Amino acid sequence: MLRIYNTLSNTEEEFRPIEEGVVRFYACGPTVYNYAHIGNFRTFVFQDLLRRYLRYSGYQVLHVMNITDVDDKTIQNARAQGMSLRDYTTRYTEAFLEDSRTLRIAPPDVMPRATDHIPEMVALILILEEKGYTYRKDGSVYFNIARFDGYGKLSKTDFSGAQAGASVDTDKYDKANARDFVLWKARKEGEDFWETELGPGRPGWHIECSAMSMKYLGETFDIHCGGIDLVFPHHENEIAQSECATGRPFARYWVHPEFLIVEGEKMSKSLGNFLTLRDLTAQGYAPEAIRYLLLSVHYRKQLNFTMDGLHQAAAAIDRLEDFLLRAREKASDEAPTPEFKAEAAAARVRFREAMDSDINTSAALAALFDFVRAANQRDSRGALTGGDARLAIAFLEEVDGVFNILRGRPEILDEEIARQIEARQEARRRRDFAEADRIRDQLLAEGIQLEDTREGVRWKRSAGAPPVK
RNA sequence: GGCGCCGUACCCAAGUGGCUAAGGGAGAGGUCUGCAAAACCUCGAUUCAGCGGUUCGAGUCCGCUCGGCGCCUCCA
Repeated sequence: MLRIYNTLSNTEEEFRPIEEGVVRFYACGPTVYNYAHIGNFRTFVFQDLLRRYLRYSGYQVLHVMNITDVDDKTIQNARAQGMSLRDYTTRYTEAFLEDSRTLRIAPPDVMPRATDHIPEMVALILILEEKGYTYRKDGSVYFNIARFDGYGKLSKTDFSGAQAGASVDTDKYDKANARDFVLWKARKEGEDFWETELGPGRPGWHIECSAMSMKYLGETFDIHCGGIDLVFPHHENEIAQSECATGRPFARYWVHPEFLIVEGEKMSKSLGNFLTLRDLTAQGYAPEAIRYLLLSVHYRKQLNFTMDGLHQAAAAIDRLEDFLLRAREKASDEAPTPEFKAEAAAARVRFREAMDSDINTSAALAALFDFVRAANQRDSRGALTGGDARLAIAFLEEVDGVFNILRGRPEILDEEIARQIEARQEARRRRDFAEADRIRDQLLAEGIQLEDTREGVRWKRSAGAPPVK
């Protein structure tokens, strides 16, 4: 059974969904004001992994991820580009989906946009208003945190004392208490707005997630996942709004992946280490390697993203790919040997135990690599049968259903390349090694790597990492 | 200033009280090869930033010190 760390309790808990066999999963998605960066994708790749592992574990998963398409940045950027908010955010939503595909992230089952749910948000605010949790000021509606006893339970912050009058934002909207947050922002000149029962304006940031998660998943659902930075204030505020509106618990398990830093430093535009996925793929880094690197470190640990790490990740994937390549040549329909079957079963147990302990990906991958080594050892002493090879492939593919880092079925060899390989073989038979080596080098330059084995020549695409500079 | 995380071999990284401290990368040696590359195998920390403490027993718990990072601003 899966045990997962719950920010609400600050402990690892056994995961038991509300409805047996079904997981209702809400993931905080991107604000579509620009291309998502590699740090954003750490979180999204983790969400994808979690969802895949839940499915692997036999759950039916209903995965909802919001698109935040209205906030200060989207409005500002759209205006700067002379575009409508809708057109602007659509462009970056599509870019986000394209990047997600590149990283082999499965699309969520439902992907609601905030601006398509204005009525739901207004309705929620009206309920809060009716129940006395809000106040109005200059056309805006605020949530009064003093009315909610549970405020601070997620971030473990005590707000009951004197209201820290000193610090805190001015936020352009006046609030009674500095920590009170806006549910509905009054219309401002030149900004997008909606004409609603609350008056003209636009939603505050937090209300969308409450409205949309509850619409698609119910008042109480199983998992709410988002970056660690969202714990406060975003998720704290979501809890306040939702629980005050419904009188019921909101999400049951709060899962927060840690931040990513780049080359040892916080990623920021001013440091010049701000990386988008597109920057990396443009430099020739393989998406699989990026995904592997993002997943290979435990999600609650800060991940230092480096170019060296990317090369190491590519090499690790190659180790698995190369094994698969050989196994596929060998695989047959015969039954696997009992010993090897036991080996695979043990590896599967290790893999599941690792993933069950708070998604320990490092340990899970170790189980996989140990299995590959065991298979290789067998092979090197001539004891890996065709059936064993087939079993090994099946196990790797099973695990890859969760990690999704392998390239899949081998490609068909280009006819021209096949002709050159044959020409090289002919040269080797003539013992014209100069010519053979010339062809081999030429193919390598084209990204085709040849290996001479006892059984003949084998080819593969050379490693996904870019050539060493 | 307040709060929190981290410091395990050359690099990345599991392990959170008890068999010989996972795994990957790099490196070295070997096998194979016409050769080189590739591939495969083997090797690799008497030791877990430092010091002190608790314990029969600590990388794992507690305290202090040093070092790195993050949050406290509508940042994943």
